[in-house]
Amino acid sequence: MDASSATARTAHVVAGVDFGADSAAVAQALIGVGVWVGGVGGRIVETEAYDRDDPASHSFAGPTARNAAMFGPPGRADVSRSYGIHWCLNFVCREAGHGAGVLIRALEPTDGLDTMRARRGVDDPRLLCSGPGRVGQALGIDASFNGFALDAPPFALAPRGANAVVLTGPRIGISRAADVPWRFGAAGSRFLSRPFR
DNA sequence: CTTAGGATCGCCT
DNA sequence: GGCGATCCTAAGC
Repeated sequence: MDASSATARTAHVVAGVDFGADSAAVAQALIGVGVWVGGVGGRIVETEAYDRDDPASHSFAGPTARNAAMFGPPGRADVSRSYGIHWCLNFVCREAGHGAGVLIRALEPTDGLDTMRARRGVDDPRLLCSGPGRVGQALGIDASFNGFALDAPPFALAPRGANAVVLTGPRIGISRAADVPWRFGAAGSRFLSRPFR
């Protein structure tokens, strides 16, 4: 690293994850990492990577008011609407202005289960955070969380413990670039939105 | 267990 | 005017 160079980037390391890296590497590194919002959360078991030159990404068409956080500095939150109804939580990657991120698709809930149940209206732990829309609802995410740093309240991240066994597969629910294997998941987890094969 | 349809909003062509 | 990084419910086999 060359700190005197104009192109040198800050490490942006949170919970052992270098958010300055490319989105696929970050998505893989996030499996097993703990995430909490206001004390409610758990262990990340499923992610998907998105990048600027990626027809499936919300950042593909360039910066807009809506995806501004995605083009901000890495290590922050980006919140987007899905199908006009759900809030999806992304973690920004690369460097400011690039427009890359990782979609948090599923958690294994460990803390604040009762809060999640109240927000989600279901009891089964497997249905609390198993899908991007469910994660957003269970954690109480909305557009006001755009641009929040991941290493400051209400957010908190914790490094993963033992090295997780990470599975890879095609991303879900998209029509463009559907063959790119940028979906990652914790092997054997019962909290995936859908199984890997 | 699989399939189908509706809800609902911002940005695109 | 159409579509999407989804979820839920209901109905059919």
